[in-house]
Amino acid sequence: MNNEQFAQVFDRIADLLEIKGEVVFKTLAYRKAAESIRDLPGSLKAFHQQGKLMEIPGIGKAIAEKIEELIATEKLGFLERLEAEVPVGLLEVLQVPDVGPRKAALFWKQAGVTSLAELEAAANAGIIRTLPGMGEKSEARILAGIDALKRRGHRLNLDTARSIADRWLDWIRHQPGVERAEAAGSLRRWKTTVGDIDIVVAIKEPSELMKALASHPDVQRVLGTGDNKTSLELPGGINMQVWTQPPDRFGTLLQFVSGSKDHNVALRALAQKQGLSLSEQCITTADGKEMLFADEEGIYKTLGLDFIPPELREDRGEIKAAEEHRLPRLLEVSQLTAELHTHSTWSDGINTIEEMARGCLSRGLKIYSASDHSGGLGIAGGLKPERLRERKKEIEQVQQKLGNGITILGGAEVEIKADGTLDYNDETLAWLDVVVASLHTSLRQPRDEITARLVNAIRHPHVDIIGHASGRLLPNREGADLDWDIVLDEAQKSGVAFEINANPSRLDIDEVHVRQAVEMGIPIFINTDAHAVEQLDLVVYGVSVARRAWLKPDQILSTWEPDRLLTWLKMPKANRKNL
DNA sequence: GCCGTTTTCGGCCCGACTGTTTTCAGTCG
Repeated sequence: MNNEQFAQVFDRIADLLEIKGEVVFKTLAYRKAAESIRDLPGSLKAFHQQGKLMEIPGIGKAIAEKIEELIATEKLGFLERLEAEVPVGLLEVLQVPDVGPRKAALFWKQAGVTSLAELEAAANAGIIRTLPGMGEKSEARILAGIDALKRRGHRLNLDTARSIADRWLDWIRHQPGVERAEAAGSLRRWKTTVGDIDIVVAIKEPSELMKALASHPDVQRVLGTGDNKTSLELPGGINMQVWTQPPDRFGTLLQFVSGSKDHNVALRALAQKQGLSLSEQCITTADGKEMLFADEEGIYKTLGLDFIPPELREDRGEIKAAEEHRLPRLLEVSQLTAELHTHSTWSDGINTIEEMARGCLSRGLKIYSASDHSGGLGIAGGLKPERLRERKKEIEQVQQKLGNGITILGGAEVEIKADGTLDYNDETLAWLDVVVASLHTSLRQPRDEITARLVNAIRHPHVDIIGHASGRLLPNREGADLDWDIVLDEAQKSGVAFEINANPSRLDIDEVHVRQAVEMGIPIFINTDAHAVEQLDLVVYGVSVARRAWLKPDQILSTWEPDRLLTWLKMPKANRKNL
């Protein structure tokens, strides 16, 4: 079992306990444990081996014992008993909007509903409306909810969510009375994928705006609307919430809707300790006075905290760090100096080396590597070794033309073949300035096999960087089933670097593994994998991964001064560990 | 079930919105 699978077990327990009617704080404890496991820097099994389970936040004696049982037997008696007690089909019933554990239990106990299909049948038969607390509207809402569930697409990639949000922000900002409008929620925290789109608006009188939103041609249906919040369904089953407060309360609203939920809970608990109450409207003092905030900064200051950037608001220790003035100064795009993984017209890119180099130069970069595909990847127009030599001549010409402002390197993205060998021979690999080794095919190999395959590349003396290591494609295709304990251990020994692939459909390696790698002293680059000049701007998404992983600029080699980085690239891999 | 410079027992965020109610429960973020 990997961390995600452990986490799913505890989320499942929480869901079942909720339906069963267990006290909410117990279910919260299981959810908190699941979240902690997902964020863990290292495998849960490794923590167990080191006897450190109870050091993980949210894991105490009871949950630690359950983890031990799972590791020993791959089973959990507690969960099995729970599944015998509560129909597991009710878990999908919980997915219906506006159906939570209490209603699910009601449908089960009073109408015999044990699955989504049975709920739909019961609603269609008019049975649901007869239950206590239910009525015709509730029944219709449930049918609409089941319908929405079927329509509902997957989560959105960050760039998709951003472009949708930007279009709406542009429209909202032009509506009468709107003073400010911003995207909030997981989009503002730069979470890897986004579920719903959240927009916050500063406006004194919101009713006209709410009406205008409801009648906007791109709104498929209105899911709910009030004075301060409206919930809309957009084409493709995407949900959008628009929240409003008067301008002098915009700060608390933006803070609240930005989340995360866990961050807000922790922040409000901190406020409580200080005799204050924090809400989306204001901070209320013990004697009932309201403190208003037009901006977020004052909220954190009032609570005795340094300002916490949205990317860090996940309740992973950021509040304590802000209290103690030891939040990291996070990486900015402007601090990057190098781009080592791009493609040109020599393989499947659409811009020439000169165009790409000029694109890098105009973005303030000092080192650019054309890292075209190796020969084996036929679909991407990979280069045979002799073509690499021809490309080198062009690189030299462009270098001469552009002068000293930028150093152009001749690299390659080399395929790690299904048997673990590389696509170029050692002589060619040694000759290249930068070697990025990547998996593209046979990603569904069993864990042992694909791990060994990647380890081969990691150990290879001429491989500088492992490209998009997991091979995941967001939002749907999972990455390879790698054994990360082995992968990172081998990387640490070999001196190889990992990239954060900045393409929003990759963001690979992810923030959890980035943090773990950096703690182990493994070098990290941010690369765009750009196949066109404008894709160089995707780097902002890679930067967001580094920011969410709490990295400081110097921990990313892509920020290094050119001389230092070129020295690093030229020295034998085994020696780099000492730099 | 977890946790502790207000607690080893008694807490565990706060408000909007909806639908069903005659004042509130459930859900959501």
